Amino acid sequence: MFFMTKKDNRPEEMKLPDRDEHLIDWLNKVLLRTDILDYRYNLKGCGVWKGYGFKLRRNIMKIIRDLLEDTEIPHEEYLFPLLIPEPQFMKEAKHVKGFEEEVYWITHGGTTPLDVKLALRPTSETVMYPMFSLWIRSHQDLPLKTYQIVNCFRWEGKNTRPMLRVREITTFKEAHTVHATAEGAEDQIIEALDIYKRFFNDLGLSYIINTRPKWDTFPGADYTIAFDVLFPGRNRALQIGTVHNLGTTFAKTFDIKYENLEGDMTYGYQTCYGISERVIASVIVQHGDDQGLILPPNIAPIQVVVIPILFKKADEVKIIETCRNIKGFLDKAGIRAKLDESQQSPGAKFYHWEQKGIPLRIEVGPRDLKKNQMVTVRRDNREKQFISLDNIKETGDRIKKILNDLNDDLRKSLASNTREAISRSNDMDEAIELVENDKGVVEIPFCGSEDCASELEKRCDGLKFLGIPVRYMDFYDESENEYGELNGKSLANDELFCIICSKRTDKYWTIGRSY
RNA sequence: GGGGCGGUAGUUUAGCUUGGUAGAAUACUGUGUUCGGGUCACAGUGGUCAGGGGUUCAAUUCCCCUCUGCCCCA
Repeated sequence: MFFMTKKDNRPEEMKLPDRDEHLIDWLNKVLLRTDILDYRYNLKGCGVWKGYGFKLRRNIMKIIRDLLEDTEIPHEEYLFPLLIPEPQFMKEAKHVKGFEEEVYWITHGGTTPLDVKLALRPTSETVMYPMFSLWIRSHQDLPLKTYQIVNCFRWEGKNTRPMLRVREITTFKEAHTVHATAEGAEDQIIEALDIYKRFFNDLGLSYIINTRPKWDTFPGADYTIAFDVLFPGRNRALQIGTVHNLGTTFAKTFDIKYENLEGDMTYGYQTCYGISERVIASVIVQHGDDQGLILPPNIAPIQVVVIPILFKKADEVKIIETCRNIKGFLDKAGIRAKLDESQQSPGAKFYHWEQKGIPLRIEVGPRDLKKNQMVTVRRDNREKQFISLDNIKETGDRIKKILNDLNDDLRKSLASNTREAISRSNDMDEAIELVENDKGVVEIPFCGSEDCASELEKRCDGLKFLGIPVRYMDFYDESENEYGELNGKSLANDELFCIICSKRTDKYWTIGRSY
């Protein structure tokens, strides 16, 4: 082959750090170099979405918008204020307690101190629910299903990370619903989980789902179910989505009542669920490699880049013309394509567009011109195909097929990576060793008490209880169970004893380190 | 929250110990030459040395504070 991979002799400073070894460093450099996010703004925990990144963000948000609005009873997009008057924010005690240390306060208007301090929303329960109270009068107003995509602010401690732990969350999708009954809210939880599963599946992400321990539940919620991805290398968990059943706690605080069929005034049952730009970071980190980004075609701002290989002046015009034709029919076929006519050498262009994660590259050179063909090269595995240009319709279909295959392959490889990072252990020392050696998350028999949990957390730095795997939920469909047997230890084992206090239990819990 | 290390051109960095008008590579611009994996040559643009204060005749260099980034520990 005349262009197999050569030895990588690029200058050191052009290379990226090893993704798995230096994850944060890798992420920082990739974000900056590929024009996704510039984190050099002179304020801790804040960054700038650039054009390319914003397109990626928009493509990803399109998926979640469509999912939310395609449900049987659609979610409607709303837009609520950013500011919360202090008394309104302070109303729900549990909620306040969970957030009071990370709220930004506005204390002045110009030079005048404000009579009523204003909070910048850390999340919007206390913004939305007083309004819900006005809107909900009767059972006919229910269910109310809303969402908004906004920024929100949390005064994080000193360990901020671009896109992973920020002070301005720029992309906070929060859905809030109200239902007539507890069952209605339960059903909504199931729908929310389903929406998020589809969403993360569409992004090719591989994740685990756990009901968070009581002590790690969203402030004010009855329970919280969380999605985590496992990052490569050190196999740490990152929470990328949460679903909360709020019961009637907030309804009581904010007086969200409706008149039911019997004519009684009754509190509404509420749920809320959210995701943030951590999802985008996860896509970048989980799919990327040491060359840079690998973007799944369904969300890539540019799906195909066309690169002319120019040799002799004589062919130059024809080659460019052919490339423009290709770009033209890709446009017509609905494929997001880019033709790179810049003066750089082809090799330089290859590296540039690979780093930006373009899923597929098309090359046309003098040799291809003679055969009326083009060369395609996949970003993820560099697989090449020679595709005839004789039948444009057919060519477009083949490109679409390659892009679809690429999407599927990305998902499969990730799923198997995640599966390898989950193990099951009935022995405390073994479980700790697995976590300490960054082998991933471990499922252990556990009684559920907070005392036992802190006992174990003390014995292993950074160890966290991620919660009870979703398969223990009532609605869980056994056919979805990919993790039936791990390390030869099956779920069917009903003789389980908490590995800390030896009390009898019937559940495995997930433990691991997290970001 | 505690500790450690850093911030010099868009980027990666040399210089700082021992104070004396800032140097490179890369990127960018131009010309020519190349072009199937970061071509090569020459020329050019680009720096309030993170910000503020102190010591000094003189501070990128020494001291203090702030901002900001990374790592380790809670």
